[in-house]
Amino acid sequence: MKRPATWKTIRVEALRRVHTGLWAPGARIPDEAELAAEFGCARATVNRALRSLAEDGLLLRRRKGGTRVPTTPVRKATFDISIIRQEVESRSQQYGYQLIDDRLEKPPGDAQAALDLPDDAPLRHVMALHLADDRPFCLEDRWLNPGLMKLDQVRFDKLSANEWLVRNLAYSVGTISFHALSADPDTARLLDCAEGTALFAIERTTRNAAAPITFVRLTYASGYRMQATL
Amino acid sequence: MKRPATWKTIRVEALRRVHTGLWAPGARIPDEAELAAEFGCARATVNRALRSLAEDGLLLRRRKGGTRVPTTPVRKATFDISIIRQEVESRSQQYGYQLIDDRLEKPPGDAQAALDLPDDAPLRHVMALHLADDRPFCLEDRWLNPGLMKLDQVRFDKLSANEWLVRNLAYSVGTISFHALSADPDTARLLDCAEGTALFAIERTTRNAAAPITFVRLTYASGYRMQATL
DNA sequence: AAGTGGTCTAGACCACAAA
DNA sequence: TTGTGGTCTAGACCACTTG
Repeated sequence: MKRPATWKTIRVEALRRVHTGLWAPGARIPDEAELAAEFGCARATVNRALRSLAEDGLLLRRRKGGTRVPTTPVRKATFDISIIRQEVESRSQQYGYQLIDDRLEKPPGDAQAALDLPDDAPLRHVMALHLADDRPFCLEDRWLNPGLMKLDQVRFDKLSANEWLVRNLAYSVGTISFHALSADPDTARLLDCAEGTALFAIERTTRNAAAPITFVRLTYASGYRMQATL
Repeated sequence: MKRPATWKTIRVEALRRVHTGLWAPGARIPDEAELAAEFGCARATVNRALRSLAEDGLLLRRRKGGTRVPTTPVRKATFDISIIRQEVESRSQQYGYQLIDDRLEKPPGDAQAALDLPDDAPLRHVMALHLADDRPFCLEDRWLNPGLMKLDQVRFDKLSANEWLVRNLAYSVGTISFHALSADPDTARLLDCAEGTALFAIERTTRNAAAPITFVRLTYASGYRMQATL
């Protein structure tokens, strides 16, 4: 056993025992008090280590039930959601932005459903293109609830709605999903690819505590890969 | 102020102050000792709350630098990686499995590169179809390093490689990425869609401490959406 | 050099879910 | 009922990083 029993070393050691099968899938592992005695540390330190593993889906903990190694672990993968400009710049590419369209109009069914707006009031519809090294990178197709946050007065010709919203409406709740779609003629033209090309898209709905704020579909240029970490 | 200052209530209150702008983006917030005094709790409790927010990307903490509200927060989204059978069953659908092909052959360039295998040794290639309510759900295209784990002796005709590996090689490291692809003739036939349909795919490479184990591409049937939580 | 978060301790009480 | 994890405390020392 290592001398300084920090919670990280305990985490590593616990993970090793799971890897090697010393703690078998489905089996219950010693409780915190026992492990604290074994490692010669406070129970809180063991707690920190095991809680960390449980947060990653590598252990299952229940009061009175003890801590177990899951038979079919559900790993958590995480990925960062940053501003598109940052995403481009982190690839060491030159970022560019181009506003395509910005008008009030009635939303299509999916946007209206996502925002959960009852009547058919017109919404602000912003289309914009994000560029990387002067090539199309991502098409932003956004619907905004104009009644909120003076959202009808902000101009998006220089600063993207993506960036403005992240800066001003961060820390709001919402949903996010990913899917593949086939490039329609307009999308193909804007993203400089053939019609029907398979494209990766992210849809996000953002809500305030009270009301829906915005629904956006980000369609990435052909070949885009989203990387996540386990 | 609430009476019982648990770390969760402090987390909520801190988030409220960020939301309302009381703690402005870029600004430094009071240090742990001050907040502990304000909330009438131990510093460790404040630490727990702020650390939790920092893990979600909603605060930035640095020793000596203090805790700040990020100007451009990088939110973390997480999603669960479970066995495909579980994914189907969690949708209240009937799971089915069908082995398509299983043979030794030389891998194509992408699989070989992903597994980082030097020579052109043949790998075990397993193709299988996962079904939901008797309809194609996901196509599993997997390359296995047969030298490891007696991987050349396991049969995948009843139990999917996906499930076997999760059960037996869980807790290994690797990479994961998502992209869109266009259905080639074989894929279209197996997934029961038109050739050229845009499909959502996940690629995962799994390594042991020492050696690469498996590379898999999971291609989902048309219309699939992957949901994540913020 | 000094301030701030990171961590550990030893003890305590509580909440939840098995038995 | 009882055992287990969940959390809080008051204090202490340490590590990093900024000024």
